[in-house]
Amino acid sequence: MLDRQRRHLELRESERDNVLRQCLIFKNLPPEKIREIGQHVKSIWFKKGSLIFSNGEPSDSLYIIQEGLVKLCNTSASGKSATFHISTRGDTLNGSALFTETYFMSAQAMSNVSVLRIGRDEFLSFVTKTPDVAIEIIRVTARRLKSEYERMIDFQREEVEQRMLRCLLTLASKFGTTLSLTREELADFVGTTTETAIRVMSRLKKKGIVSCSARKGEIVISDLAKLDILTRQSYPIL
Amino acid sequence: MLDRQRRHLELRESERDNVLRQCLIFKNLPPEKIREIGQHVKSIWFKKGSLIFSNGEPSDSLYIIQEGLVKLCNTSASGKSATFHISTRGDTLNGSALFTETYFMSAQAMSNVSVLRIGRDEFLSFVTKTPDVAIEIIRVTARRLKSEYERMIDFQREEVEQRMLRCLLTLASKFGTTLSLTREELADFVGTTTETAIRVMSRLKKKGIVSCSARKGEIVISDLAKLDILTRQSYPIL
DNA sequence: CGTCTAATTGAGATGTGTCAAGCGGTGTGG
DNA sequence: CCACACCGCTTGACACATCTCAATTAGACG
Repeated sequence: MLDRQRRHLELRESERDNVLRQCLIFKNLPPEKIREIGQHVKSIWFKKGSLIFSNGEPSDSLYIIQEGLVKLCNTSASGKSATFHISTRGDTLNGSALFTETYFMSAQAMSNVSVLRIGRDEFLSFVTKTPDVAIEIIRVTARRLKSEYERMIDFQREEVEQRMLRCLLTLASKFGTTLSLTREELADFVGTTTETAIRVMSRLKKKGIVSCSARKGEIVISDLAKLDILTRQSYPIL
Repeated sequence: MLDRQRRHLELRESERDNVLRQCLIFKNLPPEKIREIGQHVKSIWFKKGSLIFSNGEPSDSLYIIQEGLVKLCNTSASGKSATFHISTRGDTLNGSALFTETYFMSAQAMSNVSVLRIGRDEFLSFVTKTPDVAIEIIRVTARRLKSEYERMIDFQREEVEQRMLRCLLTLASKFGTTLSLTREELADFVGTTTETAIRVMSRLKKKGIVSCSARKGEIVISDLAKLDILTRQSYPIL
């Protein structure tokens, strides 16, 4: 009995360390460092639809997804919602907020979710005494910033169809060619309304890029290569 | 003669250190550390309109503005230009790009500009051996990310007038109530066309928020308080 | 005084948001 | 097992914000 319990515990610990190793900012750490930060980790469950934290709350924990999908989103001044990111296993949830007073987006569970939680102080002191991690955090944040600027210029200057193409490409590179999203969720991600998202998607269906599955809340990308080309093209050469 | 030269040199050095101290990521360093990084610095001039670097080039230098204005911008897939940021004394130019292969925006001198330049390798090795700076870089980058997300949701979900208000407020908090910008530059910053920018500005003029100066390329904010209120308002309480 | 560029204004085209209605699948309770 | 309600999806008509194109005016500068 005791033996079985111990084995169970070991399994949970190794699974926990696996998640930590998948997390970008811990990826290249030696095993003993992984175990060190692992000491401070607790595992928590959230059920589908619940909020893990809200925009503006004090950022007192680092969350890393162990299992499930989490939507990172926010609400505009006029009350419209927008999705910034959809996170999966190994992703931190607004990790940079730990270096800020408060979370600056909300995290909502899109499925039942299990996360690892590390207290703010434990995390910060670990970062402070582990320069490698600090450097890695800078790298990851810089890349994030880069891709957000790319997205921003799309929102400023491109039409919905172009944005849709790029969003689909982004999602496909993370989740593969079958996406479990409702049209509304997609619209929030692209920055448009449900209706327009639908209209654009049916245009793309005619062009043979996506094929609508019969099932609800599912999007299938049928021609990834074409999607890729259309997304990249269109720099008018001067 | 030698004496005068030496005094001149000392002046330049203390001026250089002053700029470094104004730079967010070096702000809290002890004087000897400032002097240490100062050793690796060279001062360079760029004339108005010239490109300091372009999007996509290898990021081989950290630039810090000593004097003048620099526009950080980029071009969308369909060839439209957008301004992300207008930088002044003490600001780094796309500093996070140093942790990435390439610059991810272009830097163009809006006036004659003098910058301090630090080689990539010198900067990175300084960061690596000075954990305080690394932490400070994380903080600064996290704040940047936060404000870019705020801007992004504006672009996704708000109309031009709302975006204009927020841009004016941002600019005013940095440059005061008199801005030296053409309508076109303003439009690029707000993410619209010159014509719409003009129309929106004349609406704001009627509301008494801005007052157009007779001179070209100048914008005067006459009622900062009102601007502030209008920008913050409009969260519909549920 | 003439030239050049920025600023302005107008008219028309168009992309997208809004509102309203209908369809189809899914789950629930009678 | 069927009827019903519910929710996501789809479509159409219309309104409206913004873009585009074109023409005019106003300042700055030599």
